[in-house]
Amino acid sequence: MNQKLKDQYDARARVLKALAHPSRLMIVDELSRQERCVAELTEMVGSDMSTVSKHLATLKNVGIIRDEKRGSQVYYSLVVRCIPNFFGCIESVLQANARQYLSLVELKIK
Amino acid sequence: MNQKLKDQYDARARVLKALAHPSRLMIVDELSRQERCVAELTEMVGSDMSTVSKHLATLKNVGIIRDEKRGSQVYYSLVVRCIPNFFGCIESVLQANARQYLSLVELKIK
DNA sequence: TCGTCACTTGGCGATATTACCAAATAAGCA
DNA sequence: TGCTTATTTGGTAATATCGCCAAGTGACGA
Repeated sequence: MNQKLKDQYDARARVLKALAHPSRLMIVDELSRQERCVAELTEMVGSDMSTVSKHLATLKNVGIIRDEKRGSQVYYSLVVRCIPNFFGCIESVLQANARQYLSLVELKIK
Repeated sequence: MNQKLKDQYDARARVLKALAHPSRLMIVDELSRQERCVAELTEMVGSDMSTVSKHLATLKNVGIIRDEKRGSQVYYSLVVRCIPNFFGCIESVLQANARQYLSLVELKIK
């Protein structure tokens, strides 16, 4: 098995893993609209600030977002602008699932 | 916090989580080219067949792939054709990271 | 019907993720 | 310099994921 290819899948998986959490998706979504400091994101997400800070570190580690210190606050912004385009595709997965589920329910009713 | 919105992020995260594993990415990539039975995918991934079977179940559970039994074999195929488009975007993340890393190295050399 | 092949499921140990609290750091102000 | 605010980091318990082996299921040919 080609090691170079394996490394590439590892690298991709690391990026997807960083995205694969509801709070982090919420953060990315918000940052796609405007930059935000940690306090604002914490308020939005509704977890402890330390938890949100760790989510932000996770996203920053894979290069999806970046931070900029201004005074005592740290502002985060989205670097990779194409990420939100994912969601359309994911939505189509979810809708397909919903349709399938509905048709199963229909079958049971009949 | 809007519960409906939270549910939506949960649902999206479930789909991304299903994708976020090197072996599963390899499988999706392969299935984007052609349908494959479990034995073929097992050979390609290089893990135990039971492991691959569980990866396939994970992908099937979120509706990304589907299975079709033919005789004693089970063929899997990609349902959501837009998934491979993700990779272009992810690649851009990785390349941006690589550039950043290189420039850091350059700075250290100087 | 028995055995085999292709696959899935159960179980389990090893490892990773997550969230919280508490403590550390860093900046700005009194 | 000491205090407060904003954020990160360390520690830890609860939970989830992963991969293997062993056992179960289902189709098919002998």
